[in-house]
Amino acid sequence: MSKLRDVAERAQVAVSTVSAALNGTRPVAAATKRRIEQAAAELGYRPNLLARGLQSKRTRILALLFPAPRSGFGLTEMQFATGAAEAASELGYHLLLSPENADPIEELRHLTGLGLVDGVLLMEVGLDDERPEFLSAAGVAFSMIGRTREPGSIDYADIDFAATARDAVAHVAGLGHRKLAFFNLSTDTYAAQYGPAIRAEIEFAGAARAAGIDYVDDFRPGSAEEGRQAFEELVAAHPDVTALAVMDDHAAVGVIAAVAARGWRIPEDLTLLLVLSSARVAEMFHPRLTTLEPPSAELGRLGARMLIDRLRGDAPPQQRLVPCRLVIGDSSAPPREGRTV
Amino acid sequence: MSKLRDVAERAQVAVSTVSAALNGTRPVAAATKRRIEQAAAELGYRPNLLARGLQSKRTRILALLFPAPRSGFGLTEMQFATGAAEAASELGYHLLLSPENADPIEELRHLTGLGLVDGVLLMEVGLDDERPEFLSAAGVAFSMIGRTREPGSIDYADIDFAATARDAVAHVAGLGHRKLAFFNLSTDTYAAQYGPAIRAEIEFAGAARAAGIDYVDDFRPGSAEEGRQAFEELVAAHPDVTALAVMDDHAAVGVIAAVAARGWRIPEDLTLLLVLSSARVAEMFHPRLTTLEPPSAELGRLGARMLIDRLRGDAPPQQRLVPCRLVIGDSSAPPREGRTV
DNA sequence: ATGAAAGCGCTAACAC
DNA sequence: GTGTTAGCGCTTTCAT
Repeated sequence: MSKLRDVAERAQVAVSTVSAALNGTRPVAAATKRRIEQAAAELGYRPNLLARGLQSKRTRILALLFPAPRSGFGLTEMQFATGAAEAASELGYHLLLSPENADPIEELRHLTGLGLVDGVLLMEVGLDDERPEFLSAAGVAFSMIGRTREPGSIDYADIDFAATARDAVAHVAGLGHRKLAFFNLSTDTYAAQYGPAIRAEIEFAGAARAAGIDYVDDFRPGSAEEGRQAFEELVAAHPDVTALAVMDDHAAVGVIAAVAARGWRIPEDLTLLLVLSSARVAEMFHPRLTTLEPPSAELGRLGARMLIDRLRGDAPPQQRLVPCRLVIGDSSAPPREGRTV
Repeated sequence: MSKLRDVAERAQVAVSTVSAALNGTRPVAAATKRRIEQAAAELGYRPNLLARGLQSKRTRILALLFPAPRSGFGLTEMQFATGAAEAASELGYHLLLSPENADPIEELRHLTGLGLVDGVLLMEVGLDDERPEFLSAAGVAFSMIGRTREPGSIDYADIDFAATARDAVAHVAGLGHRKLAFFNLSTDTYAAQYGPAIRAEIEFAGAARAAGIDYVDDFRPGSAEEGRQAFEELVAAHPDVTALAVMDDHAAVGVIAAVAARGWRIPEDLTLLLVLSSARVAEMFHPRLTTLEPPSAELGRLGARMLIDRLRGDAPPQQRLVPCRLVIGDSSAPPREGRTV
């Protein structure tokens, strides 16, 4: 690989001039600059990132802290990663995929001590996550996909649950439904204070209230079987429910089976919405489900961009909320009068 | 961050001794070594990877070349990445997620010119992929997940299509089926010479022949609608088919709808297998489909390990084939006598 | 506007 | 077994 000195020799100038010309660090005569650029092109010169980083203390590498795949892990998480990698790449940065082990704080301490990364991108941020605090204290730049309970003035990109719930409720209310039920993520996930589970539950209740339609929640099925069961309980307790929003896609499988088992049909007898699941998953169902698709790639992109802005010292920390996209499928329709339980 | 010199001062030795003690590069007296280790621990010393890499020409960073998400992109690709990242991490390496743009070769030239990575991990390798050749010529270490038509003596980990097909055929033949049909990936994917599409088609035909059961292929539905259609055509032309293996999960959705539309049931009237789709996707179906689940994370792991072995100069290039795992669901059963078309 | 030279933190000869 | 020293390729003063 040719180096700065080779370019300097070929262009008949000093290395520092080449460095300046290529980085725009200081004024260089137009003619000189052209000579240098040509020499660099001819030699196929590529700056050595290690040497540059060693000197400048900036590697232009970002780390994406990747949690150990939990169940229910899927496209969404992957899209965070690819979105972030793309945005980083466009801005001249690289993305390191850093799997998180049992002790995330120790992992962070290790990773940031290496001098390898300029900043850290956190995903799967819990409401009481301790990582942000650690990073702040350590003086490491970071941004989050998701957010803690009280994120304060920190860079983050998260789903706009309020808008998402509003859109979902408006959709079913607009179809004429008067009573909506909500199935959250599994009990375990909810108990673990997983942000989306908590926030979606709050916002759906609020949106239903604001729209003036009846609302039931308190169901947290995490599997097909639990979904089936929850649906039976729901119908028994609230036979007048005509629309249902489900967070967990396995639970949705159970709901659909239960609906079919009682001879009901979707969407005639029940409007079914999948919340926070990708359209690709929704297409696996028959009929194709109406979905509130999370803007995963966009969040990944935003997270990376924010972090890079922070490193460049540009603006103050940003907080960005992006709503899910309502993708209307074949599972929503006006309620049918006189459905028999 | 404390550096080598700080440790040296605190332990009252020369920097080179510290380096040697910490890296085991040359013999160090036990007592000295202990002093050094203690000093390092007290200072929370972390080696600067950039400095080390600049000097040693080895960064212990691997790049995973990540193709632009095509449709049908999902869990599998993500598991390559996480598997590779985990394996790398366990062996003291880091994994850079490098999104590929329109010109993969140029991308590679750029990436490898930076001096940032020791080697490259290729995924989504096409039968006529030009990247391996480029990397070989450039003298860059690499390994592949998947393989070209004639990979030769190159490190790769791929699905064992022969074993997978054999297992699938054995499963349906064992249930008593006498005629199996095969739906490949979409026509486009097949035309693009996507390895799995080509190899699976060949091996299923071969396995059926070897097992002595009748076999039909030549269907390549890439969507639910195409799946429905293909199934209708299949039944019209081959009413005696009782088992079907499908590669594309959207096509499977169409097949299931078509089966239901004619009043048939799975598995009573048709045994349905999903090939190369994750068990998580198979669970989205009702009934839960029998699946041949690709060993994605394992392939990612193997790919990373092979590459690291290569970098360490240990063994000769390895070729590893891993069969899919047969996960038996509720969609396979013995054929029913006297099914009416 | 350009050049010379001093490191960034580490490894690896080479001496002793 | 341990110390001294010369770089790795780059950025960045400081001269000129």
